[in-house]
Amino acid sequence: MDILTQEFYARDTREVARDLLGREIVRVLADGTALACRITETEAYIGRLDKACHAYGYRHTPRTETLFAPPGRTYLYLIYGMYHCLNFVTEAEGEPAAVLIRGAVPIENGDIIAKNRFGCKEKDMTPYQQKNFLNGPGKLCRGLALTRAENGLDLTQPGGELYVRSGIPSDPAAIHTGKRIGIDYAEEAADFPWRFWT
DNA sequence: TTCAGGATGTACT
DNA sequence: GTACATCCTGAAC
Repeated sequence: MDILTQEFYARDTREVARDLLGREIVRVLADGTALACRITETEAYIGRLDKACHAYGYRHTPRTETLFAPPGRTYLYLIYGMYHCLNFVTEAEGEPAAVLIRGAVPIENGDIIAKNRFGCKEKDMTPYQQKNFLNGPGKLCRGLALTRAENGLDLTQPGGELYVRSGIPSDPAAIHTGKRIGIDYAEEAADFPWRFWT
């Protein structure tokens, strides 16, 4: 299965966000075990013009440095003191932009993902847990064991600890579009229809 | 089924 | 000191 290349990420962030739906995140643990899930929900953040982006107006801070990195890197940060958010850096190096991965469904080693999330096997999850498995950025990172330690990783490196397979891109006709979540403070940017899901 | 509130720590003002 | 690209719990309905 092909790994998405740097060219895939080096496009308009909204285009990348749409194109990531249906693709497969592969998380390789230290012991070699590969966890995998299919992307179902994304959001675009573009520092050039987006008040909701941490690097709005090309603002450099220690946290946002990786947003300026070459496309195809991870941007992982801690939010609300206890959760992490996984993003993929997009556009040209020096353009701070990224796609937030908001949701996914497990496709490989679901038992280990379930253990990370709930401390049980996938088949022992309650219906409520099944419905709330990886349907949020913090939940996804918990399930895939991703933290700030994985910030700045190169996603295009074969044999790396994190990469994205081509998978089966979602049918454009099946993609929903809407406002992004949790950015009410961002004034006009709060209404940008930059959230995509299937 | 929905909703309010709290957890928790880092970045930035 | 304040805000934050969130999630879980428990209570009310």
